[in-house]
Amino acid sequence: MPELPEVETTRRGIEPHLQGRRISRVVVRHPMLRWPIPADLPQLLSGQRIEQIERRGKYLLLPFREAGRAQGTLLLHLGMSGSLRIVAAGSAAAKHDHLDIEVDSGQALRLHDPRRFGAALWQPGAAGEHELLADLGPEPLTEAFDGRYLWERARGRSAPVKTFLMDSHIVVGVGNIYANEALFSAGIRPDRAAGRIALARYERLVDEIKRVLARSIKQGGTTLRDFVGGDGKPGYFQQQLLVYGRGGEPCRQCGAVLIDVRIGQRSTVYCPHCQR
DNA sequence: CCCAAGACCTGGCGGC
DNA sequence: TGCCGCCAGGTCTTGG
Repeated sequence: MPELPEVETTRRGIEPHLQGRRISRVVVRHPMLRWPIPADLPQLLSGQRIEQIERRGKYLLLPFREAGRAQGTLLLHLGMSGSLRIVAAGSAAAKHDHLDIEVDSGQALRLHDPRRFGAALWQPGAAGEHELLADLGPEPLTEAFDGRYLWERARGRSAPVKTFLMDSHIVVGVGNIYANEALFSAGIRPDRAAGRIALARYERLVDEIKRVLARSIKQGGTTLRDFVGGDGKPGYFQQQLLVYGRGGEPCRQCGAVLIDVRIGQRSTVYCPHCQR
């Protein structure tokens, strides 16, 4: 369940176990993810010291430096079904445990991904140079992401605003759940053409995106312990969703029946009364 | 350039 | 219980 808050929660959960540790061994069990895990990844990583874990959109980044210079970066993406856990190095692997990165504490970072839409890639130098990251939009929780930016990017666009929002080249980290939720909170119909929404409404929308993401990250803190402990419960933010997964049920705001449609091949729920 | 649809892959669920 | 179709948190690629 990797939306941005989940990825950020994962980052916070694993970083304390890995920071300052030296990689002792890398085990690749199934290299065919979205792209193949590079065959030389074990050699590239072995002996490296992990300094920190960064996040860009839904990517987790482990940059490695040598004498202060960026030497290379491990890129991890969880796709639709990926998760990362801290486990004891060498512990029995389950089905779909594709990659272990063992460190000198006796622990290991384990990538589990049934659908294999995730990725583990190596980028020489800084991660930003990787073509998958080079053209990403701004982080949603920064000041660079504001109503005017979104409004400007939307000029002349006829695609539904929901599809527009979920395009990582426009803004990173807004997945299907939070696109639905933020549009509801902002009172905007998801099928409205992105280019036909006023600046003021985009300002409201940006506020709601930031609010819902921040709130979810905050609650991820609770999920976090389960995550690292290996329990991996479904996100507990789920209980607070206003529209996602609630098609046919009453709107929590006005009681109208929530509409369930598909936009851009993704399930979309909205309130026909509250959202215009 | 923009947009919609297809593609990747496995597992869980409801219906028959 | 078994089989079938549909659905799922992402996003790159393709074709118009």
